[in-house]
Amino acid sequence: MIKWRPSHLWEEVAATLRTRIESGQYPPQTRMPSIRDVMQEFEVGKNTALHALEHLEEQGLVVMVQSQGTFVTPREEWPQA
Amino acid sequence: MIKWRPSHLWEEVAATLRTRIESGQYPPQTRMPSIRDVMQEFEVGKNTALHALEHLEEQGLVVMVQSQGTFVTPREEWPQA
DNA sequence: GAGAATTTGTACGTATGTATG
DNA sequence: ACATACATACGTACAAATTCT
Repeated sequence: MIKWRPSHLWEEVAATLRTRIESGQYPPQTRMPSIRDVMQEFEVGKNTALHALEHLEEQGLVVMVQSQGTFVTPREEWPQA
Repeated sequence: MIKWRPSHLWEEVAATLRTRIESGQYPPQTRMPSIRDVMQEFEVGKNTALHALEHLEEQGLVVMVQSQGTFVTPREEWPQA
């Protein structure tokens, strides 16, 4: 059903979110858009939204807490940044 | 559809596979059971089988190679073991 | 405090892409 | 040409804890 894709959806989503974090649009300690929010804004499935957020978590930019949300990590803990 | 589960399926699957690796049942350099194999043996879905293998990869016990399979890491590279 | 909604996590199913054998 | 195998991507459902009304 999907024609042709130069890159990966979850990477694009993660890259966009990362830019917003680093630009201060999502300040540290605050809550990121939820999985559902990401699904709606980027029009992707849950797996893709989740994968993108998990990728940011692996990079240490955010922390996902069950039942609470995804929170931006304090700048001090960011990698190189 | 699922009643109640004390722990997590993917953890049980990963634990079982890990035991087999450490016991030498799956020797280093050789190919592990594929995702499909894991699905059939443990009677789990693809996501669960994949998640279990990815967990082993994060632990450094195996390496997943696209189109080839999942291979056991040499003992020297195992964590603590 | 009660109930509804939200949110992450787990789990299942399916289809397609890409590379290998 | 075909089967295999991992990777990506879609959808759905339920659980558990938290948050909001």
